[in-house]
Amino acid sequence: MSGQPGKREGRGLTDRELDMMSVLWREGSGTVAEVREALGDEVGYTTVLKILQILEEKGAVRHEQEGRAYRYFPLIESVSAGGRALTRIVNKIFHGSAEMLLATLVEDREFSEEEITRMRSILDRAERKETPASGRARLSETGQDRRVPPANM
Amino acid sequence: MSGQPGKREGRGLTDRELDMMSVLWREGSGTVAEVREALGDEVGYTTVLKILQILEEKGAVRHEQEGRAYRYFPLIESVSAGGRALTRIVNKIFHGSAEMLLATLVEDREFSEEEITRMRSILDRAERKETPASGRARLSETGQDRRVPPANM
DNA sequence: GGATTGCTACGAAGGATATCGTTGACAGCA
DNA sequence: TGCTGTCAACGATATCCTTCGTAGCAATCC
Repeated sequence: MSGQPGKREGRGLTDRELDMMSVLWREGSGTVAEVREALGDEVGYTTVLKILQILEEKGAVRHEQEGRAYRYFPLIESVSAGGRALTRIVNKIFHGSAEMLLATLVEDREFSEEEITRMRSILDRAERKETPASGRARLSETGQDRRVPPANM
Repeated sequence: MSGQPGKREGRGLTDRELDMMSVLWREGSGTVAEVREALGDEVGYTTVLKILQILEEKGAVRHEQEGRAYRYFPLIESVSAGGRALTRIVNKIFHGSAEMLLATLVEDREFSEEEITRMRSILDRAERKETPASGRARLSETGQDRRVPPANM
């Protein structure tokens, strides 16, 4: 068994794995040594390699030969991983309220006017995008969607 | 010797632990049986108890005797846990861009006009608040370090 | 009083995560 | 040809998470 998605698939990304993915998303790709350096050389070479191999098992990255080394490429989009993580947080911590999440976000950090302007336009776009208008029941009570589909994170 | 923070402190909340905290945040408090029921009785009684005990070790909850049972209360705020989780996601997945996070959020779900209006007013409030001169603390160095364990995921 | 019931406490099993040490392959070079 | 440095693969280890089984304890019920 080489590239087959093993049992590790569908298990979500752990903390360290996210560190590695973060580098790959930012840089586009990376060899073991490059990823390790991007992390500040704070973890051993073999540790980085191991985790990249696990990520490959999970189907989150793939690799290509490059000279004598492997170059790893992300397979899942950061937005997709982010969406799942956000859904999780909204449901479990903010009781399904995206507003509360936004409030917490702007509470914790300070934004420039430009940033706020851009965020407003994001909301504008969402508004124009055909709101269902009819049913209002949304994620107000989505507090617990326990164990439905795997895709947890 | 009651609230003695053990070695488990400062380790972040795991998936299952968040399930329990979610219930406590929503309901305000809960006994083992109540929490278990809120989770749909899908986990064993002793499992719920064990995790609540771990949460107590981590300083995330406390308990009071109530009749013959313990009633557990959350010690950390959901907003505090959420803020940390959000910071983590913004940094690792969205390259520090809160806008990208917001865009992903509104992409994944659909909002009513009222919700969007309220989210806009959250931005308005943030804009008016403007930082008091001098340096802008970039990330979550908000100084409110009230000995609360991080809630990463 | 003895049995039952509803708790908490203890600890162990099984699996996953995170970190390395070691090994073997291989290319470049003296 | 033999040494050296880089790299992936394999395996070991320590720690954690999650889940229970079982024991002990107090109140309640016949």
